[in-house]
Amino acid sequence: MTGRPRDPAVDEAIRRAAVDLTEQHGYRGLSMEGIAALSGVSKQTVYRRYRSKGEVVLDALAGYAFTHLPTPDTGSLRGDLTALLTATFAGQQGVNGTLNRALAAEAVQDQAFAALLWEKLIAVRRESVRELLARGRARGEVAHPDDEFLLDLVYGPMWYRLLFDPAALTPAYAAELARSVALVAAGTRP
Amino acid sequence: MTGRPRDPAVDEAIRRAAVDLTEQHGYRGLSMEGIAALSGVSKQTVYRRYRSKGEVVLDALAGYAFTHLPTPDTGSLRGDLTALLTATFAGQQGVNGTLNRALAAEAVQDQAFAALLWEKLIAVRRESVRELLARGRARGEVAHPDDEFLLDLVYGPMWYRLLFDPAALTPAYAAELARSVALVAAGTRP
Amino acid sequence: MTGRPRDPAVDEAIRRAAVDLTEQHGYRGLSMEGIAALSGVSKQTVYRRYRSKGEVVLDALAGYAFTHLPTPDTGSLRGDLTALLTATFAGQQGVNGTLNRALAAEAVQDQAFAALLWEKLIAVRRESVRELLARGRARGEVAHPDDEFLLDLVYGPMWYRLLFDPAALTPAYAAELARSVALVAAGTRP
Amino acid sequence: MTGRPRDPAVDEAIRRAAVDLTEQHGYRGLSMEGIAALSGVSKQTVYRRYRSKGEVVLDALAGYAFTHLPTPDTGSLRGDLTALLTATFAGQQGVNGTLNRALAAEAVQDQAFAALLWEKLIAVRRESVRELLARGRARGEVAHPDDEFLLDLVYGPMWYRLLFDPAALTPAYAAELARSVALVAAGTRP
DNA sequence: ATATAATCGAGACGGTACGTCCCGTCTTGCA
DNA sequence: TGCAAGACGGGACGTACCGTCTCGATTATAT
Repeated sequence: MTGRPRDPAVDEAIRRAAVDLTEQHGYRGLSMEGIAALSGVSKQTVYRRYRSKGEVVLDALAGYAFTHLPTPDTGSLRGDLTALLTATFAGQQGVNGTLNRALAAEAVQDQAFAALLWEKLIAVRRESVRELLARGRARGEVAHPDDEFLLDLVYGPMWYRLLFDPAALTPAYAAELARSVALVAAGTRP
Repeated sequence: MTGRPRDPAVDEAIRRAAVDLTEQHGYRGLSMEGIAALSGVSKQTVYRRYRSKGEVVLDALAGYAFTHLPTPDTGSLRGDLTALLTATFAGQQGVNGTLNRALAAEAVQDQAFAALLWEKLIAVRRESVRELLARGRARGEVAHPDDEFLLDLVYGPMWYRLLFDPAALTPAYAAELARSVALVAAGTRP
Repeated sequence: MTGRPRDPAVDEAIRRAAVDLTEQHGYRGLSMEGIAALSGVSKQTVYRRYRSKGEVVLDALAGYAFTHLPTPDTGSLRGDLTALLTATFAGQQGVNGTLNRALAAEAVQDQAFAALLWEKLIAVRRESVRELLARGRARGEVAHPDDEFLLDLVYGPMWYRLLFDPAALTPAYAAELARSVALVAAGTRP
Repeated sequence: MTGRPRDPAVDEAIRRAAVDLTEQHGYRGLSMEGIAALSGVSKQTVYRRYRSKGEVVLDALAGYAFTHLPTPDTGSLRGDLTALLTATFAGQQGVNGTLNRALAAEAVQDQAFAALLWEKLIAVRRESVRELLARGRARGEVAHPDDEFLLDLVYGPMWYRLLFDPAALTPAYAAELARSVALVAAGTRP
């Protein structure tokens, strides 16, 4: 009934191969076939764990960073946001950016995967900011009643630029975005 | 030097087939092969015009709407933005939304295509809003010096939701977004 | 190291389809695509076994007849040759003739394939006649020292007519050819 | 009624291109498309003159050699045949051999082309040998009643080796073949 | 001199096959 | 049961030629 247990080294090899291949040939050039070949694993073994290359990448990325982003208390919402966004933007350069965009591509065409992505990655990031907003609200800096909208204002421009011009995600951009969000948060809904 | 001229009816048939197939089977189910088959055209003929299904869809979409979006003068930046965004969001439902998301997916994985998309579609939309901002600036409603940032604030949340949750793009969302952008525009960069 | 073994039924289906298609549409109308389609097999599976339609046909033909042609001992070289050539010529009518000519056409344009054809088919047939010659030599009927030349004399005219006028390969032609070869074999090289 | 006359330079360019391409890439690599491209002529212009690449090559070859092969009177059939075959075999090396084999490949799969080839090339060569036989018959060297069969005996082995092993067509081979044919020609049909 | 008519280059067009890649599933034998 | 190996049906890829077609520009003869 129990049989031979799954080899954890195999899990690691698969994720590793997926990341490496994406780095070298882009997400376009990534395939289940290629992952199996590079990791020295049979296709069956890959399919036993993941249903698509998207899931592999998502798993690889979820175990990486972003889960433990800094949410330092700088004393002001604007300061907190600036710190968080600067760190987040920095984390979107290089392979991480490529992988993130790849996941977006996948989500856009697959409702089920979108839900998975939201839960595993997007929601986690939103939660971080939600904490900042709560803290700001306690301080009296946040009058705007709709957290969800404010979160969109934070992450919308990031994804927009991540899609079309990742290099634009500079510390200066982070600062300006933080300032704007803080401004909107301070206002009330009319 | 001259040669037989390209048949415009063929152009039309190709774009038509691409849109129809996407509508029926999703962008996933769209293929150069399928486009050729449905339009009654040889593959070669499709490849003569477009290098990928993404380019077909982009061309089909670029010739559609959005190029002549309404930019009515309501007397205030907030009003103008509300009108434009409401119309834009409405245009993102149904096939148009699917096609737009497909283009995003494509751009995300292909830098060259991203540039093409920006030029043919994104830039055009940004231009519309830039006009609104100029008008607002003339009225004294815009103190923020960076148009580009304000444009990101307008379109960022739209793409964010377009990627992960298209249904959220309601008229109410448009109104709230317009209000926030107008608020930020009114402020100066410190 | 092992992997799933190849299905022998697939081998059979492929060869079968190749022969059937050639019979119906000629070798011109035969294609790897068509073979795959008719045999209900994927193209990949065909290509896994054969590199060209020529190889398929060759394999189909090699497994057929000719490998075990009759070499009855009639008591004389001339009689033996007559029997063998009559049977061989008879086997060259219908599909077999078409397939044989097709192989010739292929060999003519591809040195590597020519070598393969020689090894799998031509050499086998030559071996049959070589046995006849050896028998004749034992009987004192063969004085000519060069077996290879005599073999060319036997099969040369057959291929010549097979190429340009297959209908000429009658029993009478076989008898006359046998007589001539026996005559040359009896003489010595001066 | 008359219109613009065909440019003879174009004819020449087409044949030239066909021969060059076959020499470089083999008959396999020859195509109507390629001929047009290399000769700097439109496809239409090629098709106006020839229906297939086979016809181009045939025309190119027919205008070359073989039409005026030497038929010197050496005083004996065996001598005459040796001279003719030695010259013929020599002419089958290099490009000429390739082109000849190409024509055979074409003929084998196209009855109409086979007839054309026979008429334009094969029959001419047979006629040369027929003259030799007539001369021998006058001298009393030929008792065999069937010229056609003797011709097959002459050219059969040549084509056989041309197909499978062109290098075998040496002067020694020519001499041995001439000797054998002369021997058979001297005998009577029983 | 001016139709008339065929030739020529360029290149679009519907079509067929090519040979390759990857999909997701399966079968085998070993651990 | 996990796992490497690899066969399998399926579908799309992008390319090469096929033979036909439509252009505009020439070059002849026949009015």
